[in-house]
Amino acid sequence: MATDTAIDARAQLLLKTLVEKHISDGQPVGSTALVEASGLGISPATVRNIMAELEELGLVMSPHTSAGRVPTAQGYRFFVDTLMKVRPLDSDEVRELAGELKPDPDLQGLMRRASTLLSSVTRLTGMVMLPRRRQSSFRHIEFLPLSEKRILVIWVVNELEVQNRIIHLDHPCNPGELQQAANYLNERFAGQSMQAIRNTLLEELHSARESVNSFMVTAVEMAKQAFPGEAEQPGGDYVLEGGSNLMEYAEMADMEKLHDLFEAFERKHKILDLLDKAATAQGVQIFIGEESGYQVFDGCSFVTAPYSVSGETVGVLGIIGPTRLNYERVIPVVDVTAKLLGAALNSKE
Amino acid sequence: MATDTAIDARAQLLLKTLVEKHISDGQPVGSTALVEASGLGISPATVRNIMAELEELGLVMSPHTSAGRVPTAQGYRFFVDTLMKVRPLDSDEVRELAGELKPDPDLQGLMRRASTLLSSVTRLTGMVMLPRRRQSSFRHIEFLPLSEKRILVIWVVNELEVQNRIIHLDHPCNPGELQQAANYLNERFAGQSMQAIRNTLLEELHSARESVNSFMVTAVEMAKQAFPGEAEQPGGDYVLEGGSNLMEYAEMADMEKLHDLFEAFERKHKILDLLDKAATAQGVQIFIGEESGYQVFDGCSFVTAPYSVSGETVGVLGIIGPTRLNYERVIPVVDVTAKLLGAALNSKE
DNA sequence: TTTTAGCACTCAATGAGAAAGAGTGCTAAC
DNA sequence: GTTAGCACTCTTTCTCATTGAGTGCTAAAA
Repeated sequence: MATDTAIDARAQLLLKTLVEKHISDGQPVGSTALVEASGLGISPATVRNIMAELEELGLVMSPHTSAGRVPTAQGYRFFVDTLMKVRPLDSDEVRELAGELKPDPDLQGLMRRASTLLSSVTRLTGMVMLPRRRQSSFRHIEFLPLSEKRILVIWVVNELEVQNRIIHLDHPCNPGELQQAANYLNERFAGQSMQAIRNTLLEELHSARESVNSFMVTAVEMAKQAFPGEAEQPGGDYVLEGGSNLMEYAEMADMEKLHDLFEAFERKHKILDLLDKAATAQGVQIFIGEESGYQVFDGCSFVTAPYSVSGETVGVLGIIGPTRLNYERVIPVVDVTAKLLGAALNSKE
Repeated sequence: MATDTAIDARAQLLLKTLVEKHISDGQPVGSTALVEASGLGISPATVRNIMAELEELGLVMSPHTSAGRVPTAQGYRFFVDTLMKVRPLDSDEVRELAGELKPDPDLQGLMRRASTLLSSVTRLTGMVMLPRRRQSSFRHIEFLPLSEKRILVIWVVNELEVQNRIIHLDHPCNPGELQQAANYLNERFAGQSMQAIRNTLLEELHSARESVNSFMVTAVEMAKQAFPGEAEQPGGDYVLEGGSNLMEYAEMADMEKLHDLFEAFERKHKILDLLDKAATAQGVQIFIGEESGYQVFDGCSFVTAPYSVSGETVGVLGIIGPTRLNYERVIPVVDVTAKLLGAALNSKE
């Protein structure tokens, strides 16, 4: 764009200080205040001229004629992309965060701690999508009879994640058979991916129904029921902590908007949709105001980062706050937390 | 109290209609409106006299001189205790609720569904304390080695509740030993209470350290680590759904109060404390406004009911809403939900 | 050509009155 | 004991003027 050339160094500095000032106090910034804060030896009138240009470009706007200027979503975008400098966290802080995120078989609990951590460190709302792996590596399975036809299946994937569900059989099954079935599956499939196992089982079920003895058929049938297929996989879920922090910001005072926002938190799908989008990115991803694509999130920004286990992205975490959040501080926090969570999940040590 | 005699039948009817009207529209009720609503062929002036008496007794109050009357917490208490008539839910409704609460090994999920159910049926905020049993009946245990000294322990209590944690051993342990240990525990302790098992194990560990072979010592040590003792038992937790519903009530418009309320939801201990109190009650328990004992909950009421498995109370659920909530409707809903949740947990069928 | 001083103008925020409306408390009559 | 009548209180709502912040424009200065 040719118009980009309009933003010379001085205009950039002014925009930068404007955004920073607005982030820190939430008020529209006037020309005189900007002169002082920027340190440029310039008159307010000149600043006003520049502001008019920035407004033309859609980077700032004024709420009304006699107010100062406020950054637009585009303004924030420009700030985030080219004006701002993120410093990595000091190692002290990193160590503090790491202390909270140790490996833990209680996935839900771990995610919750990560979310609380994000929220308390940033004083915003933290959210962590529960990990969903394309391929989980099978470790162990166990069948426990509840009644003749109802069986509690417990299995372990990815070293230490324990999952379980109840399955229903067509015909009664005795404990011995169950034990055999479990042994069979454990010996044969340990270390393989769940998807692969499922496929193999389905194949065998079709091709070899009568060539194998009955307990194997049972084993296969049970495992087929027990291991959720791609399609059945639970729709995704996330935990959110520190929602009340948002109420400390004056711009959230509109009760109707706040209600809708919290409802979105509860209904989940909009947040999940956004987190899903962020999963494709490589590192920290930022959605500013309207960029989220949802009305409810107008006036809010997201800072997210995918977390991954052995190179594969398995989930996303981040924060949600008012658009005027402290990006310089929040971005590295989210970044590091994602890495630490990945590490905690990757508990090979 | 002699003053109690002051509340004659007519005054009671007036109080009743006043409360009902205030519940339905949230506004102070004036004498003329009360005459109409009550159906008594009485003049407003008379009603005013009666209102003065009720105010004397602390059952109603007026926000200011020229407003109508509003029930006080005491007024609501009287209404709830003696004026109101709760009708049991029709069987259709019960069936509908029951459909949502099937037995499920995913405890957390079940609790969440119960909470969501409460919230959506009442349009208030639902909460369910996670079950905590004095005695869990041991069903099965399994040790999976993660590394030489780190072991993933999975055990099942109460038929279908799967729990797990990681334990650390002093000395390396091979898979065969682990298997033997698990077999030993499974055979010897199936069906016993966790508390009893723990005690037995501790005893044996002291008395018979050298008389048994090494794997048994290991088994005992592991189990001791794995089964949390009374004191270590997790401090209690609860799930809450439908918080945003509260924002639909005008009396919650004060942002500061709302913030504190949601913060209390997140910090949990106040709610847990309240739920704990309610656990001692036999059936539905109601806390109105100030009765909760916490400032934050002023203006809110709780309707709770303990739920139990085979006679023993294991948790509490309920709703929180503004004091002017529809008790007649909410009470049976909470009551039934508690019973249904107990039934779902008591999955013997 | 850019910067700046000067000034008129716009608009939100604040506060003071006035008017309306709701509902009470009191008194005196029924 | 009940009620009509009435003065009184207090909130709510509206209008109107005032203040103050900050702009946009114009014309002069650099």
